[in-house]
Amino acid sequence: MNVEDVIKTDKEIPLKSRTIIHFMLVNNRINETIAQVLKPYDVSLQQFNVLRILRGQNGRPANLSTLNERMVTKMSNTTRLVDKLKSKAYVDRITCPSNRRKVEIRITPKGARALEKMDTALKTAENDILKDLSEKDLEQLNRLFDKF
Amino acid sequence: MNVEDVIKTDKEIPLKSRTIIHFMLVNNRINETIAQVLKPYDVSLQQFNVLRILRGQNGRPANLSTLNERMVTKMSNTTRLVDKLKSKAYVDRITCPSNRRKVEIRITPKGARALEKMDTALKTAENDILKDLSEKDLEQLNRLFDKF
DNA sequence: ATTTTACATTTGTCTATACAATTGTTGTAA
DNA sequence: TTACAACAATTGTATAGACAAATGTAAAAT
Repeated sequence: MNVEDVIKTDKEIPLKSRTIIHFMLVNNRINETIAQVLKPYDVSLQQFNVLRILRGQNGRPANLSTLNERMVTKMSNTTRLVDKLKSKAYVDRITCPSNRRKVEIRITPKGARALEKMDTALKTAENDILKDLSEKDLEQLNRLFDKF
Repeated sequence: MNVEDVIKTDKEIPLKSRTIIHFMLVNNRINETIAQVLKPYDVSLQQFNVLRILRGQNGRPANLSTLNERMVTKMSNTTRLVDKLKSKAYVDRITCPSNRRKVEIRITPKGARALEKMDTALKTAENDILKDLSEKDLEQLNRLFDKF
């Protein structure tokens, strides 16, 4: 992926700017690929993410603020995100008995089954996106990302 | 930025997955920072991007498909993006005389002046985002991004 | 006990984006 | 010349997300 080709410019881009633009181009590619593989399951990346967090709870319920805390991309509106999952019967939501301000959200068996398939799909996407990167490349990338 | 801390998990994440998640976390940080510095000018990153492309035209007009081609993030709706810029008087739009299917879009002097200030703001954002990365780091990153 | 403050979620509103269908224009082939 | 295909942009519709305000509940202060 050559930056200058993609954005069709012939002039030299300063290294810092080039890095940011390059980053965004890669981001587009990642998003497109992941959106594509999740499409058959009719969930967005964010929704998938919430399902994964709920599974990680091992039966324990999560409330909205916990979800928000753990999401890769903090959302301003987790309520409606959970709504979507509920409408697909992938999650349950009840108000917390001990503190009625909170809600208890749990993944349903149906959600868990769907999630397993999504996992496979995502693994495929990851492999595709990263197919030209060696283990060493990946470690280097993670090391560099730590500096952000 | 430690991935495990941010998404609050204690279990080990496979390297590939970790890389993608790490990438997304960095992406959030970049987007937030850039959105922040552009906010005073009331333009989105996409709108800023269009203004830059128009400036790169050096007076020559651009039509919608050209813009679309050169944008970092291809959008499904460039018409409405240009609408927003027009409503701020940052661009002009006329139908192309030689081919009335096309439109000619130009940056206005007002747009050019605003853009100069935005440039400075973006430079600040870039410096902030990349403050802990050396020149060598940046080159390494660009090299790795080429593998995507 | 009553008021105030803080907490947790929900709702409203506006903007952004994806995707499909439509409109208007030009070029081309019968 | 007329029909048809291709092109360029616009519009419609549905969903996602940012941000602020509102609601309902619990805890703390007086």
